[in-house]
Amino acid sequence: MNKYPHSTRILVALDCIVFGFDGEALKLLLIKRNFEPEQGKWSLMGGFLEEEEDLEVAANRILYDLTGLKDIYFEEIKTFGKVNRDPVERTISICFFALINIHAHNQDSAKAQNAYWIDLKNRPNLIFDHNQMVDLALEELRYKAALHPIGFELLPEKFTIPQLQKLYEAIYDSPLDRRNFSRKILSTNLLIDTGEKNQNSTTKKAILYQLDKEKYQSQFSAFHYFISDSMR
Amino acid sequence: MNKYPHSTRILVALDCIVFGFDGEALKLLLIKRNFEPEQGKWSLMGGFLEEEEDLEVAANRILYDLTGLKDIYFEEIKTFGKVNRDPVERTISICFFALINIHAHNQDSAKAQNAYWIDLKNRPNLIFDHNQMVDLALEELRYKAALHPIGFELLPEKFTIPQLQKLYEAIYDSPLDRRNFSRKILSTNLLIDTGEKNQNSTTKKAILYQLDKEKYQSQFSAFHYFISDSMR
DNA sequence: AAAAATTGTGTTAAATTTACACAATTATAG
DNA sequence: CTATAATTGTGTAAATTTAACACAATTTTT
Repeated sequence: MNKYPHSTRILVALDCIVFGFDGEALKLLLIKRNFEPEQGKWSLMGGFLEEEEDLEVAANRILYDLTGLKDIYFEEIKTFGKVNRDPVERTISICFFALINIHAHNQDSAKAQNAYWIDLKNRPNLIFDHNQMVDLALEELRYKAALHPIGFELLPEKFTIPQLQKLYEAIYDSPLDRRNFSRKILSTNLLIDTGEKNQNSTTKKAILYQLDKEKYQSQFSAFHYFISDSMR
Repeated sequence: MNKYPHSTRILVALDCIVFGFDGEALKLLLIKRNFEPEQGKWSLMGGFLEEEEDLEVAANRILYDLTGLKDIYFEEIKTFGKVNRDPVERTISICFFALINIHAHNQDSAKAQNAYWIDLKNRPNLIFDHNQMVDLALEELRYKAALHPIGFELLPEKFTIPQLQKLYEAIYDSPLDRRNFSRKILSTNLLIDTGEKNQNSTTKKAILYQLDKEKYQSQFSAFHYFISDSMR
């Protein structure tokens, strides 16, 4: 194969911000590093892009190693490329955020990576520019979730509207009106009533819904305005 | 400096989609390649990331070489990273789109790069995955311009509301109601009446406005809903 | 002076959003 | 077994926003 005469070849990393929701608060899956550099400190899950690997494949590989899950929803945010962002060697990092159902992921995979779910509000200081990455990821999550139905990715297959509301309240860190929220969500026609009710509840049992996957696909790009402008 | 034992270092390219507006149609600044590979074919403007260069600096360098302009509005879209996207050598490409005032840019810089303004509707086939890049850039432009006041970047310092409307009609390739558009734009309070009128017009001379830069900065992230959902 | 093209500003009905109130369900306490 | 507390489902009226449309004013050309 012919090669470009240009000589600067650079390490390409991928770093993933994995969001989860435990029913109360937004969580991050973070790595307590048991390897160098920066052993003992907290970081995002990452890895290097391999020579014969598509970028998208690499992202899926890293997410699979961390969570044991395939077909995770993820979205590229930005490439971080300051010259000295990694003190070991010039490395650019393509940064993604992923949304997973916190109860579906494989605990063993996480444990093997020395990963823990950390409440977003108690997040520790992270290595390199990973703090900035998380800040940006949260911003993007808020941006995207206000307009597109991505919140569902953080919930189990079947969920109630009050659960969904708590999720949105966690994402935006603000209370929402129960009645208006319910109407807004139902008016999208993205939810299917399963006929079942949430048996966990200690009071009135809420209706369990599931996502209408076809409508979700076809309407994904439409704006839904789940959250009013002033909330963001 | 210590280095990572990992061995796969990859060429990192940047490719820019430069949008312009001539008062009637959206334009792309494209390169007729007078160099290998793919000499004689059309492509986007690009370049390689240098060893001692921040990613953002590289993007600005490439835009400056092409247009002679600094402080251009640009936005990262996505990194293209299929293994065989470049037949010469594995290269990932970080893709940006930029918006410029077509009349402010330096013709000589463009000429030196063998670049031409091409009507978006007549765009030629481009090399590699550059067609996909343009498709995605147009999608992103439409997405962003529906919500945030980025259209102004494509216009001269002083402009009229009818000019702005023509721009939006070009971006979305659909007609807009003159009266509702005007009200919507003015209600953002982002425009300042300069007191001048457009002397070019052959009929009633329209008021020349300019952007309120402070409000533009402070309100950039707010949603403005310039375009209704159904238009996108 | 009239005609043609374009610009600025209203107006009204429909749709949406906001801010609330009330009735129904279910575990728990007495 | 009943009352209570917590939570869920649904409704309603006022305010705001959007959509659809009309008319008057300006300027060049005929």
